[in-house]
Amino acid sequence: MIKVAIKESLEKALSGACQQGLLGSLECPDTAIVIERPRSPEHGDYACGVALKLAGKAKMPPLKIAQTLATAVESDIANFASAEVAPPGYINFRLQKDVLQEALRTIHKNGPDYGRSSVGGGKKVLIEYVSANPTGALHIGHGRGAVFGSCLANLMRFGGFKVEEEFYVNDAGVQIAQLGACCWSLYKKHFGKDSEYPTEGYPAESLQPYVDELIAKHKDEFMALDDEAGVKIMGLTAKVIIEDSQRRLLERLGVSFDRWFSELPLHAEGKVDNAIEVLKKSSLVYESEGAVWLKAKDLGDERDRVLVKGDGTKTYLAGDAAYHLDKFQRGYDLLINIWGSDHHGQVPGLKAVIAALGHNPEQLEVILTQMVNLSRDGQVVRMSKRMGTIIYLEDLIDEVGRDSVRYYLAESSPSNAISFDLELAKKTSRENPAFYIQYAHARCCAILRRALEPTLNQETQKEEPALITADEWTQWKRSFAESPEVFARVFEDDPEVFVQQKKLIMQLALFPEEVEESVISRQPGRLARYAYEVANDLQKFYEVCRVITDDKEVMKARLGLIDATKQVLANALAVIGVTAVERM
RNA sequence: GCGCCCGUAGCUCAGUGGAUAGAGCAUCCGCCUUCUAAGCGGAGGGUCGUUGGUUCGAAUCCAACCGGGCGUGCCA
Repeated sequence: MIKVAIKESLEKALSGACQQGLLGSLECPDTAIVIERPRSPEHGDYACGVALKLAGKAKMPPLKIAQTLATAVESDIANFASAEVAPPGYINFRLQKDVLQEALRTIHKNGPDYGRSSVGGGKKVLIEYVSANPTGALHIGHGRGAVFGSCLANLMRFGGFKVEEEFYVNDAGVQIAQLGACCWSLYKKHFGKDSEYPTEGYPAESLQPYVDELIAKHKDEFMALDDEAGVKIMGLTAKVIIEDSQRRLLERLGVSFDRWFSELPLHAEGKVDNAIEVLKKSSLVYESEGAVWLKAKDLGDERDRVLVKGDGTKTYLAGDAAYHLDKFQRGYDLLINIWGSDHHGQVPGLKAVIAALGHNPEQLEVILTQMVNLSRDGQVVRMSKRMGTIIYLEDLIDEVGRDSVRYYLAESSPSNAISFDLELAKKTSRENPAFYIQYAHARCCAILRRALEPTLNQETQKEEPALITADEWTQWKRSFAESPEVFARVFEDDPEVFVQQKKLIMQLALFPEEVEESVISRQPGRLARYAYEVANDLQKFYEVCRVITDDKEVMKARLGLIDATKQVLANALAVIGVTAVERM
């Protein structure tokens, strides 16, 4: 990567200059070198402001430091870039033309693997997300977690991590008992037996579809049971049905898990008790008022937390302790939990329990996803369970389609509340970025088809041979791989065209850097926005330069650029899980 | 009250302590005999919530305050 090469070269120059005493009072370089991309083209392709940072410590004018570094670095990078100094003390780097050819060659060579990185170092990561209670349908908030989690998993896999995805099913607590009670009531009612619906329960309308499914499957076979057994079997049976419908819905969104991890066995197999025993040995646990407490306050939480309630039942935290102990025992290097931001209060408690269990809480990263507000043509759609205006994920996918849902939920940073406009997400125009990126990809495909496939002449109704045969094309690609020189034919003398070409190629060349930065900052949304930039640069190039021309060699070179653009768009879209469509 | 997150163009959002704070939409003005105009170009639009501080330099770091969201159970 060019950026890395520049950075390393500068680091070398910096420590060399220090040793030679060229930097005044500065003896060792303790300032991190940041390479940035200047906004204005007159500042080159890359820039570094490290001389400005060093000026104070070195007690030297920044321009002089920049000059020293630039001179030292020049010969090192001479084969791909030039360095120049600009006031107040920047070092600007300008890439040579053949770097652009080299970038395209790399794209062609690596294809679907272009951009793949090894920053993850093969570390094993478990990403746990969605983990919705199996007591009802998924709504748009779950959708955001699902899309973000699945994008992060794709991204980290692409970035060299070994990733597993897991859905934790809270099927052990009171909510299952409550689900059972509600369903039991509806079940009995269906077979003509009067029954009071639990007052504290889930809304009957939301459960009715599942009970209907349950009845279709099991008929009246449970009617002989007494209430206690009935509630129990209803809880278990309804849970399976609901979990199944959640699974099918998530699959429609392109979200699938390596494992659906059930809480129930943790209790049944004594793993929760075991975790509590381990905690008790740590002397970070005490009994008070008939309950067992964790000294969470000593471990960074705002107060202590109950593990075992006065009635002997375990809290959510106790189950989580066992679950996370299990995760650690499975040998992951890193755990990532994606939670709705309404659970942020639980983070310190979980970190505390992990520390008390003798593990490093820093191995757990909790990423919180903020709310999704819906709007329609700019008008806010209020979401409320009580008013029945809650938007279910299924309805959303039905209305705007899987790709738009994924794009919009992936695009933004999870820490920001977002607003999802239903009408915008359906539009097939520039306004809708999800569409715009797909359109760009389809346009690349259309151009390639036009050149490489036989066409039907509209006037004569006769098939005309492809402008370039398949053989010619593979041969060109091969010669390009061996010597990027053949690509030089793409470059235009017309400065207006060249500017757009260079912009597009530079953008494509940045993809690996973009991937790494996204991986490190855990922000797959950056790649969604990056894809949009690529689409935009493609459109601008398309406007000023025809790909299909009479000069075959020029045409092939330009097709090479279109092919590379298509590849980069496809690779970025693959990470965010949006389909790269070939025709529109 | 306390804790966490967020305040950037009319709207939706970018913005890793650095050069003139950026996109898209919306508004106005241009551009179709040409590979998809489902598009492109141009213009206007900003006290980066406020006030202090650190720094050669702050939208970015720190503090206080003002707004909005969420949380603050022996609920999950």
